[in-house]
Amino acid sequence: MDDDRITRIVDQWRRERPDLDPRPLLIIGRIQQLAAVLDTALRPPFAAADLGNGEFDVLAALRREGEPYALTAGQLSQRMLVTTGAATKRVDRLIARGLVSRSVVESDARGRVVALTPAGLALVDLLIEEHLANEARVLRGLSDSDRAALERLLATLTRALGA
Amino acid sequence: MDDDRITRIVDQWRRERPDLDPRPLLIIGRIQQLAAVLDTALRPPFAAADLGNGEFDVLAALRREGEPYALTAGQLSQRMLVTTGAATKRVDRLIARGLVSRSVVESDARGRVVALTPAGLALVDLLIEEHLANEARVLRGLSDSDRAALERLLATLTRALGA
DNA sequence: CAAGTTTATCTTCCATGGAAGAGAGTTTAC
DNA sequence: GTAAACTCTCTTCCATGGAAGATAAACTTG
Repeated sequence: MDDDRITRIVDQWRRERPDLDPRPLLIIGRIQQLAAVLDTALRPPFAAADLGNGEFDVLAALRREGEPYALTAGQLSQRMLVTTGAATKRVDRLIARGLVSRSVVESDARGRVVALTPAGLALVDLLIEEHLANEARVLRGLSDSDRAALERLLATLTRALGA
Repeated sequence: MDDDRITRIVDQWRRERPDLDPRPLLIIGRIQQLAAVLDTALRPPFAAADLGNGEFDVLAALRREGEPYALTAGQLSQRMLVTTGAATKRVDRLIARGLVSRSVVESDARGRVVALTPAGLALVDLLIEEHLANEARVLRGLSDSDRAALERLLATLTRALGA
């Protein structure tokens, strides 16, 4: 039961480099592994809609912003933690699908504002529901108090990283 | 203090879709964000050695395996949670740097065994030390009991995901 | 022991994202 | 008012990884 991947890695390092303390891997290695596994586990609804995770990110960022469901490329890149170049490309793909539109900003001709189309709004409203249900299902394995404790600790770690 | 990125996202969803429960994001969103931030925060030592994170993964997997520091491409791909194609390409890059070697397996001519060269061994022994020190530094913001609690909760979640 | 199946690796093609710079527009300093 | 600096977005090039097939070698089965 304790021979999962990370535990094994820690044991190996203990044997090979007894001068080092590999315990940080029990937290950091697991966070990295969980992120990878969660990405895969939560992808199906997006894939079914022929969307990549990144494209859904755009739709969700616009949707939760509220009416008129519009953000600039720069704002999107901040919200999604990617470069503006990556944001532009995600938007390009969504435009090709008719899920968002791009138009010039009146006040500043450098700016382009990206907004959900009706089709994009309908799709994201559907997907977010399924997505949150899937996330909830993934967390079923934790008790309420475990969930609360984990929320707190992850928030603490986030703060400690200045993220 | 509670207006970090994830908290903001949760608040936005609560306003826009009060029919949904966005709390799973407080765990899952944070894990994903932490993984991204940690990747960046821990990269410098590898970048300084002109290695990508993936290439270090190969070196570390070989090193912690113990003598003779050798694994096949398939074994590497399992340990690194990537496809065998990705493993092959990582190995190709490391061979070009002279950090690993590849040779046919005696018992099975289909197999190629990848092994650390002396230069690779020296480099990984240096890097792992710095890497673990960096990971420990990142976790400084947590008390000992928080660390223990977080280890346990992440292990529980990992198990719940069958990962 | 030959034909088909399985295994292990590598190769090719494609998708995605970062880095850096180009292009267009706006602001600032004098 | 204009030239320089800055800002915002998009473009180009490159790096990386997945998916699926090609290749080669080993098994299995009759």
